[in-house]
Amino acid sequence: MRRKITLKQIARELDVSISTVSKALKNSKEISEDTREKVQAFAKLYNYKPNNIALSLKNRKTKTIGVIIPDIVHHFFSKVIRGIELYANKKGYNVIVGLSNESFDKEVINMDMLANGSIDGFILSISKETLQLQDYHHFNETINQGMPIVMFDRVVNEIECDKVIVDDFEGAKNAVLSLIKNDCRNIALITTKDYVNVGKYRTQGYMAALETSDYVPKTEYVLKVEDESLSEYNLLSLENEIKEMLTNNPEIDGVFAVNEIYAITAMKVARRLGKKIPNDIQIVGFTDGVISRHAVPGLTTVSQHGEKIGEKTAELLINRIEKEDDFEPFKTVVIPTELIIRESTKQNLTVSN
Amino acid sequence: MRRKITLKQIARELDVSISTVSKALKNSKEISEDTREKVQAFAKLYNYKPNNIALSLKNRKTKTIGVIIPDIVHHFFSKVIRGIELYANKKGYNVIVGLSNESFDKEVINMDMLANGSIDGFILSISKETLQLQDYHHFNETINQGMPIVMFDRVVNEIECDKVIVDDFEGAKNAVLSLIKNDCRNIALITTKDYVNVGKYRTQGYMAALETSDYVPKTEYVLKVEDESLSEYNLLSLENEIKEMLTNNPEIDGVFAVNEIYAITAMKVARRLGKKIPNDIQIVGFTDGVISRHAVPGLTTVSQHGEKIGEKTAELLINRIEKEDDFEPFKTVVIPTELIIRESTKQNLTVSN
DNA sequence: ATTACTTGCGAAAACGTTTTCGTGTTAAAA
DNA sequence: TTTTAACACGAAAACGTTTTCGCAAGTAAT
Repeated sequence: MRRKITLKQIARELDVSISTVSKALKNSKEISEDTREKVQAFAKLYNYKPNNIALSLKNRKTKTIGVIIPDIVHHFFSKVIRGIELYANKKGYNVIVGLSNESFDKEVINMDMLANGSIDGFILSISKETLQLQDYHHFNETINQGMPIVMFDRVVNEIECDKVIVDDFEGAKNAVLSLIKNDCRNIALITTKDYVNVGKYRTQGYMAALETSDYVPKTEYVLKVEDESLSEYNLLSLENEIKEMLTNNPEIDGVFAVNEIYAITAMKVARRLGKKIPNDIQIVGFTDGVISRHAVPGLTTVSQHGEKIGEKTAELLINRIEKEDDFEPFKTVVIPTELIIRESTKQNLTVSN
Repeated sequence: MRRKITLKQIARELDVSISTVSKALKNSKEISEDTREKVQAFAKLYNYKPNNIALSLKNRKTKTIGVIIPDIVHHFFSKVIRGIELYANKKGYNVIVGLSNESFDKEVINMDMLANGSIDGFILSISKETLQLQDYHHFNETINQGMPIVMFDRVVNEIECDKVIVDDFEGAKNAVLSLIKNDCRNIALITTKDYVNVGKYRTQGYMAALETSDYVPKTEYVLKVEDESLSEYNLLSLENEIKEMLTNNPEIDGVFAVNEIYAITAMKVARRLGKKIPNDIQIVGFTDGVISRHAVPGLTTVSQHGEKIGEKTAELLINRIEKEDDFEPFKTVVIPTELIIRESTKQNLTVSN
C-alpha cells in the first residue's frame, strides 16, 4: 500500500535533482540519454503519474468543467450530461456534477463550492426557483470573476453568455401543425406555469400554430399545471385536472403536452374515458424519453436531441476556456428539434424543422 | 473582470504579511483586533474565498469523490448518483462523474484521469465488458495506492472493498413467489446472459422460488437476452424472442423480467397476442423506474431504492476517507428490495423483504 | 594557452494556502 | 532596574509540479 510516488522521491532515490527528473520524464534533451533512461525506467517501475492538483495549481487551470442541473433523474438532463461527458473527455476534461434540485439556494451553494478554483468553467441549466425569483446575481458574479458560463435549455436573456437551446417555439408549433394536418379540430394544450420559460415558448408555439391555421385558441383548452414534479400526489391531481378538461370539452380531438409525463398521463386519462387513440384523440408530447418510446401506443413526440445539446455546450465552453483573451461575441446556438412520429397520432405525414 | 483575489494581494494592499492575513481571516487571536477587522473588511469587500486547489495540494485531500458508472441515461444509475450527491454535499464533498459506457477501456481511462490526485476515493459500478473480461487489475492497483473504493450493484468478489448491493436473489425470489401465490402455474423468466451477475442472481432467485414451491423449472420458459442496450434494432429482436417464447408456450401465465425494459416489452407483446393483463398473464419487473410507474397498466416491480444505495455508498466511502488509519474490515451492505404492486399482477397480496 | 561554446545538471521561483517557529516590542513582575 | 511574560506580527517551509536561469566541466576554436 505504498502511496503515490512523487518527483522528489524519485530524485532522492536516484540521487539527482527534482528538475532533472522532471526534464528526463519529458524527454528534454537537456538531459543525457543515460540519465533519461535511468529515470524513465524507475518512473515506470513505480508507476509515476504527475499529480493533477499540483499541475492545476501551477497552471492555474484544472481541466475540469462544472455542470449544474436541476435534476439528474430526468431523461433529458442525463442525455445532456452524457453529451457533455463525451465531448469533454475527448478533450481531456473531467466533469463535476452539482444538482440544484430546482432550488435557488442549492444552486448558489453548488456554484460557490466549485467557483473557487475547482473548475475552469460552468455549464448550467437554471433551476425553477431561480427562474421564479429572477435573481441571477450569482451568475453575473461568477462571470465577472472571469469564469466562463454556458447555459442550456433553461436560459435567460438577462445573462450575457453562450447559450444552447432548443427551438421550443418552432418545435411546439410544428407539433401542433402536425395535429392540424391530421384533421384535429379542437386541440388542447397541457403546459406549465409561465415562469418556466421553455413551457412559455412551447405555449407560444401552440398559439402560433393555431393562428396560422385560423383556429381560435380557447382558454378552456389550455391547462397550466403547477408543478411537474413526479410525486404520487401531484400525479393524481394532474390526472384529475386533465380528466376535468376532457370531460368538460368532449370535442377535444388533439392534445399537445409540453413534456412526456403530461402526454402519457393525458393518454392514460383519455383511454379511461373510453377514447380511442389515435382515432378519437391524438396526442403529441415533448422530449423523446424512455416513456414515449415504451408507451403503448408509442407516443409521438418532439425530440430535443439532448446529447447533441450536451456536446455543443461542452464545445462552446472549452473553446472559451482555451482561447481566453479572444473576445468573441457570445453565441446562442439553436439545436433543431425533430418530430418523432409514433402511434399516438395518425400516420399521414412527416414534419420536422 | 478582476480575477479572484489572493492572500498575497490582500497582504500587499494592506501592507502586512501573508501569514497575518491568513490568521486574521481565521480569527486567530494572535492578531490584534484592529488588524483583524481591517483585513476582514477588505476581504469581504473583494469577496475573498480561499482557492480550493491550493488547499487540496496543501492538505493532500480534495474533498471530491469520483463516481464511475456504466451509463447515466438509466433510471437506476441516475437515482444512485442523486443519493451520492445528496450525502456527499451534506458532508462538503463534490462529485465528479465518469461514464464507462459499458466499456473496459473507458473505465480504465476514466479511473486513470481521476486517480492522480483529483479525488479522495471512488464509487463505482463495473462495466459489462469488464465483467466479461474479468480483468480487475485497475481496481486493485487503485486500492494499492491507498485510494479507497466502494462498489455498488455490479460488484465482484475478487475485489476487497466496501460494497453496497441489492439483494437480487431475495428480491427476485419474492417477486416470483408473489406470482406463485397469485396462482400462476407456468412462470417464464426473461433475463440477461450470465456474466452480468445481477442478472445471474436474479435468475437464481427465480429458480429458488420455483423450487421451494415444488415447481419444475423448464428451459423453454427461460429467455436469456444478449444485450439490454436500447437501440431500436435490439428492441425489435427482443420483441421477437419474447413473442416466440409466448406463442410456443401459450400456457405461460406469469413472467418475471430482470429489468423494466424486458418487462414492459413482454407486456406489449403479450397484449399484441391478445392476452389480458393481469387476467391471462401477470408480469413483474425489476427496477422501479419511470417506465413501470407510467405504464398502462402500471407494472408491478421490484424496487431497489437507488437513492438509498447512493447515500450508503457515499457514507461508506467518506467514512473510509476520513478515518484513514482505521483498519476496519470491509463491509458489504445489503439494501432491502421492495415489491411495488401495481396493475400488472392480481391484487391479493403484499410481499416485501 | 586562452577564449568560446556545448553539454548536463541543479537551484530557485512560482502557483495559493496553512502553520510552526521566531523575534521585537511593550507591559508586568521581581 | 532587570527579568519575564504577553502580545502582534513576519519568515519560511510544505504540498508537487514546471521552467528559467546559472554554473561547472568538457570540447572546439583561436
